[in-house]
Amino acid sequence: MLNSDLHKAYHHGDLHEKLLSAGEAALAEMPVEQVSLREIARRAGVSHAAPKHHFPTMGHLLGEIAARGFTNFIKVLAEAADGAPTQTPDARLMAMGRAYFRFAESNPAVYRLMFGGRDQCVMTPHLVEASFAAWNQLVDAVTAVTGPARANAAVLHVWSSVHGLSMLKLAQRLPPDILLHNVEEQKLRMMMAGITAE
Amino acid sequence: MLNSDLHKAYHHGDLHEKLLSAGEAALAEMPVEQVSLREIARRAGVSHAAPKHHFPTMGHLLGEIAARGFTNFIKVLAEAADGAPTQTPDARLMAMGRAYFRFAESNPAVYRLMFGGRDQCVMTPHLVEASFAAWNQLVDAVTAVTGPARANAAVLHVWSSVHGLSMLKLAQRLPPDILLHNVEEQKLRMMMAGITAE
DNA sequence: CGCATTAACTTGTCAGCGTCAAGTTATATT
DNA sequence: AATATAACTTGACGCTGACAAGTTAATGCG
Repeated sequence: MLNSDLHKAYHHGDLHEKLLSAGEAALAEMPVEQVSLREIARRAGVSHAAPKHHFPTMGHLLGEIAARGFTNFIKVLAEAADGAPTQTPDARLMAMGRAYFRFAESNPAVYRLMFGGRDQCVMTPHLVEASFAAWNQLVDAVTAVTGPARANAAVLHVWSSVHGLSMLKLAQRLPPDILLHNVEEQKLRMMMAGITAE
Repeated sequence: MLNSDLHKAYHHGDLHEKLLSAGEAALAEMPVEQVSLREIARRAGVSHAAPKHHFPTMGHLLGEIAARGFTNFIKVLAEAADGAPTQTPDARLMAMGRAYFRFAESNPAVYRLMFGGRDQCVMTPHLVEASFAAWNQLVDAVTAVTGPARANAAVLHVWSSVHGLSMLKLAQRLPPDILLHNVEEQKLRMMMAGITAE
């Protein structure tokens, strides 16, 4: 077997990578229903069937983009925690929450892909691994606040809380007048009350 | 102008209605990526272009199915509240929460449609109206618990909490071992702590 | 150094999709 | 009974994801 990194450079620089970034660009720039495998190939400057040699189906390509989304997501949240004004467990968790909202709002298409379930993505091992890594990151941050005994339930509460609000905002299911207030801060406060109560 | 109910019965019984129910059946029975306009027409026993006369695009048909989903959703939650063992505001809200989880789990495709945003559905006035009616129903139930002053923030907390957990479960983003516990009850307890604290 | 191997990519094709346009059928009005 | 019109069908267009077969070019071996 040869070095696979070199293999991918036979003709293009690295089409595998280029397809992923072209897909991310497409998702960021156009409505998701217009993002097709052929459109991504077009953006990468290759023929419509070229992706086949790097991803067996479009679902695999999207799954890989979602996995990269989780990896990036983990990095952003870690940086946010480290950048919290005071390095208490509560402040770090709040900072991660704010970063979470920001991530969802500025990467809506990838975010939906990450949490869209099996509909569009194929659940490759890489994707499963990346999504569980994100979960574990949150487990650590929450455990620091609640202690290990209540951690599991608290993580569930924290993640579903921030995820739920992010999705409702993306789906535009919140009455406009509600959005005039700082819904994210309200939500984070009530979330913290839920995990620290008694 | 003629009676529009009679109009719809010219050839079929009522194709408008039949398309909606055929679409609901398709969403319940097959993976969502296989549910096409032509598949729905097939199930309704008409040609592939017949739906055009009742819904300008597939997005409008799906939007109408989502709107019916909200109407049904409202009914289910109201019945759950009225069927709560004790008729206190807290017990009614908890019963609605449990019914919410049950609805999402037993109607996953329609539920995703309802909260999927503009991607698939066209936001017809009917859909907007139905989704805000669901919001208002929740406002009433939550106001009974918190009083009017904290109601807005509490509704946001409640809806995003139950919605977030429902979506995470549907998307299978929760580690399997977490699901061994009764996550819904845990979540509802912490949610209530969040809105009643202080 | 040169040839065979093989991976990377292209071209062509297929069925299926949503939508539009034109033609057909059957109801309802006059 | 004749006509207008809404409901539905048929056929077409460009697009999609996927597959098969052919072409190109870099690698490894002698």
